[in-house]
Amino acid sequence: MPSQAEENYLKAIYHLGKQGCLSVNTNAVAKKMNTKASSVTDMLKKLAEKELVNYIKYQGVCLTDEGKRTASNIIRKHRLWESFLVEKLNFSWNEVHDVAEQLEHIKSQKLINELDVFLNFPTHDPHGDPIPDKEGNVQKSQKIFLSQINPGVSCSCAGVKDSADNFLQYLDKNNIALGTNIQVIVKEPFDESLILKINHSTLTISKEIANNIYVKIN
Amino acid sequence: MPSQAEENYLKAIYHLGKQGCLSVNTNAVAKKMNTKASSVTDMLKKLAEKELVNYIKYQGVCLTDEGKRTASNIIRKHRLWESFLVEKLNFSWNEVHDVAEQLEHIKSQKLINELDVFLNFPTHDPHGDPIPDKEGNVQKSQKIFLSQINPGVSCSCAGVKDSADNFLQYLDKNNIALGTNIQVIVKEPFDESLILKINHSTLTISKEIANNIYVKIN
DNA sequence: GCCATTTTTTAGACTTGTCTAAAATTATTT
DNA sequence: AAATAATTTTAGACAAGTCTAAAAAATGGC
Repeated sequence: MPSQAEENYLKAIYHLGKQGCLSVNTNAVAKKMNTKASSVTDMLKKLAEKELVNYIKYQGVCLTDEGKRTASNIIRKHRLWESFLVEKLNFSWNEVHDVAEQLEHIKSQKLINELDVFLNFPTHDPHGDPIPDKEGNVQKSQKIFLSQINPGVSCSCAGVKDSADNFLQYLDKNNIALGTNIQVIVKEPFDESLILKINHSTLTISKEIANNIYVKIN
Repeated sequence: MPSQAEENYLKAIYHLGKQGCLSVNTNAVAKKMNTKASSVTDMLKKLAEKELVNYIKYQGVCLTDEGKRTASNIIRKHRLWESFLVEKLNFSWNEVHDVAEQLEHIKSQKLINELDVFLNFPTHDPHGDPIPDKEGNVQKSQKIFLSQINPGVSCSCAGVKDSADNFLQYLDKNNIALGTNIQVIVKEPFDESLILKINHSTLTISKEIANNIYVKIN
């Protein structure tokens, strides 16, 4: 059973290693973990010993299947706890991270299974990130309304509900097209209007507009 | 901020140190913590350094006020988490201990406050042990019906509801008097009858009887 | 293809919490 | 009150995880 430190390294490598094997380098891990490169090297040796990563000196590192399973399980726990904190304990989405960092290391299969049941099998955490299932599979993100996206979450335009002419013209005027990257900066509690960042410029839209745009979470 | 190991030692000393100062000895702590006496000595020195315990070589140890506050806060967290696991996540009362041992070390004041709210300010955990409040005060246990006691919990007879003659005779015959120590061994799910242990002998009583006896949790 | 720079690894040290074995202290027995 | 037993402490060692400083390897410029 991996230690807390080992789990954190696996998680960091998981998040960094989107493309191909050995693609993650020591310095990147050190930066993400707020440690020194020498500490990372030590840990990579240990993780390689345990066959949780493939590691070649000076070349790079990536997760093995076993390492991937372990990492996605930690991320699953992290995101389920975040959901719990927001939905049941009145945390706001920006308060949950530090606590979830601690809770994700609690060891109990039953605990996490029951939490999943209790929350009614959520698919995304409060930041909009997908929650891996028990087997470590991350659900392909599906279309939801832009109005449902929380601040801080980045997504891309996937369609519209009502394709009235003047609405499409509005989108065009504001440089929103299929696939356009949209980041929600602020959600105004009063009227649920959104401040968006689109290609480095800012745009404010009403709830009505947001309710007409489908997006996929990145 | 005390480490996890330090917290566990404080908790052990708290549980052992019911009577007077310096009353707890090294071996007792070692036994409770499943460590060696030498490890305990090392830790006591460190805790004394931090003014969490009063410790005199070869004499014994006890908690300072600060140590007491810290310990009861950990116990508060432990028991709130146990309540959560049983009430919300379908754990049974004998499955919760190991998980709560982990959860009690999570550091977040908001978390534990909100958990308290979410559980509607419980006063006792699923084992019947009292939950200390934020200031570390343990509520004097009050009279409840024997029928409300969970298996594993030990209590003492505090009175009866209906003091009909034949009921009091029944109690007398079965050696139950005011102050008699009663431990609930089994609660039969079917009819809620109880198997009790009273002075080393066993007694089975019906739900009706249990509903007529007031007890205080020890 | 060589030199300078950056990245990565090694070597040695430190901290926390644990252990074993031996020494010191306290308690018990006769 | 001395001897034996039990408890407690000290001394030294070890594992995990981190660090600094120096060495080794890779990268990039020209």
